[in-house]
Amino acid sequence: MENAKKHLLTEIDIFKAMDKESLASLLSHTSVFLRAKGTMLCMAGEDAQHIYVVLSGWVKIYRETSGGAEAVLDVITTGAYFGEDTIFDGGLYLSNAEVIADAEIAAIPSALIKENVEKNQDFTKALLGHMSRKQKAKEHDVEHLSVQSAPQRIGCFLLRLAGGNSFKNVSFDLPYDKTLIAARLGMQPETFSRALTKLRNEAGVEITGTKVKIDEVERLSTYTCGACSSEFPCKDTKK
Amino acid sequence: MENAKKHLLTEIDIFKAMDKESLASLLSHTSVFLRAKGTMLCMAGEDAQHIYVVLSGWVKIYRETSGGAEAVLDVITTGAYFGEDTIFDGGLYLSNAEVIADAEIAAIPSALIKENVEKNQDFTKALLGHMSRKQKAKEHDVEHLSVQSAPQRIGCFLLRLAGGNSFKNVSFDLPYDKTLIAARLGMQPETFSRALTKLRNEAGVEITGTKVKIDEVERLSTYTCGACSSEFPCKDTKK
DNA sequence: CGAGGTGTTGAAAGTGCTCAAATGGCGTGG
DNA sequence: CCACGCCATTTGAGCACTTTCAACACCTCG
Repeated sequence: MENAKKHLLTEIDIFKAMDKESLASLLSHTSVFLRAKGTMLCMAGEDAQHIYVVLSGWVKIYRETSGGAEAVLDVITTGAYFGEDTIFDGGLYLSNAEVIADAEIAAIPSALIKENVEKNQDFTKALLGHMSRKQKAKEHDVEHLSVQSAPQRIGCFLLRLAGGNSFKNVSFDLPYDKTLIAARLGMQPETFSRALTKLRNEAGVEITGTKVKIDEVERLSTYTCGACSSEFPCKDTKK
Repeated sequence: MENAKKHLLTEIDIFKAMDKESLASLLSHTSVFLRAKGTMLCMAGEDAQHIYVVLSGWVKIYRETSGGAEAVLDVITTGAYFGEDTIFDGGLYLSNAEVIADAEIAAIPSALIKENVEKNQDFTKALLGHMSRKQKAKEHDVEHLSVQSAPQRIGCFLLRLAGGNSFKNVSFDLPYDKTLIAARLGMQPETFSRALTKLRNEAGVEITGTKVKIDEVERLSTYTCGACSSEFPCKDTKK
């Protein structure tokens, strides 16, 4: 089982760029474990010994202010990872990571990543590419928070879930709690709920429970993407 | 003159990590030029041939939505650079860069950066460190936009300008236009102006024209940092 | 069935935005 | 040197969007 799951790692951007032997060695030092919903993977301020890769389930990356407010920076699932920004700067996690849907997690020792950067060109470039993408995703978030309204942010979120391929009657499920989506998009649950109503009325989106149906992708993107710099379908990383 | 300015490059984080010969070669392929306020250095969507380093002056990094709104992602000065996130991902600038105070700019061919990554360990690690810091700065922005009020965002901005060393009667000048600071912090000029009034009344900050005086740093940080996850003085990169 | 968590709705308050107008500084052309 | 015009900043008034607080409906799980 462990090995089966580890195999998932070989499909991840940066590890695909690694030669077989190095990867095998890396995997042999990587532990895979199951964590139940509610578990903390790490806390801000802790010494960062590992990069954590999500193999299944969902993990919330967030920070807490001393005033008790919570800022959700990301919510990640299969194939995504975090902690890589600690390896070459600071060595501390700056965010909390909490499992919000039972998850399988791979913990890769940071030291090994560092070693591989030293000896493997392609891996390093892949890592640099990855960090560039991640930074762009953050810029995307900043832009959205500063220029989009709540319904527009949700619309953009839905369009990214839709994948941007089909154009009529796209259907799918929301990946996690509405409350958490709201937090991820920087708004209150109530605001989220009301914004959905607005999207229903003004952008042809049907939402019942976790089921989402977008009548016309184009209509929604007109509503949403006029307030975003990236053209539709949203080019920025999905993350 | 050019050479004098180029010397500034040797003091920049990632170039400090480069060996003398490589750096000399890099510099010989680097052009330095003056650009007047109002000049565009690059536009989103353009092919990214260079990394631009600001040697003096100020440059605004921003995006425009099709609706005409503007999101200012950063405003940088001496020692800062941009475009490094295009080298290993995408190869296109995703933001506009406009000179907002006469600036000396060094243009370093992206291809050379790539070459140096291939042959220089220390440089690569420094670059990875730099990208990590930049990402953290963006996370900082995201957090602020989602949990801080306008006056608090300004307060945090001022505290970072103050440098966090002195504790009473810190004085300094605002680095650029209030209008631009407002945009950088994701608010309207009017909101910025009114928020300053609030800071004057509630946090002991005196602001007259571009002059800023903080009576008690601690008082301001109490007002501001309760809504931020990083303890005072703000640990995130100053950028 | 009851408890707790999730989501929705209403009402009221707050925050920030828009539009408009006044102020003041500063550089240009006369 | 002055008048003019432009731009940055401030202020006022009204409005729109979000938040907050409260209440309630649902659903799931023991």
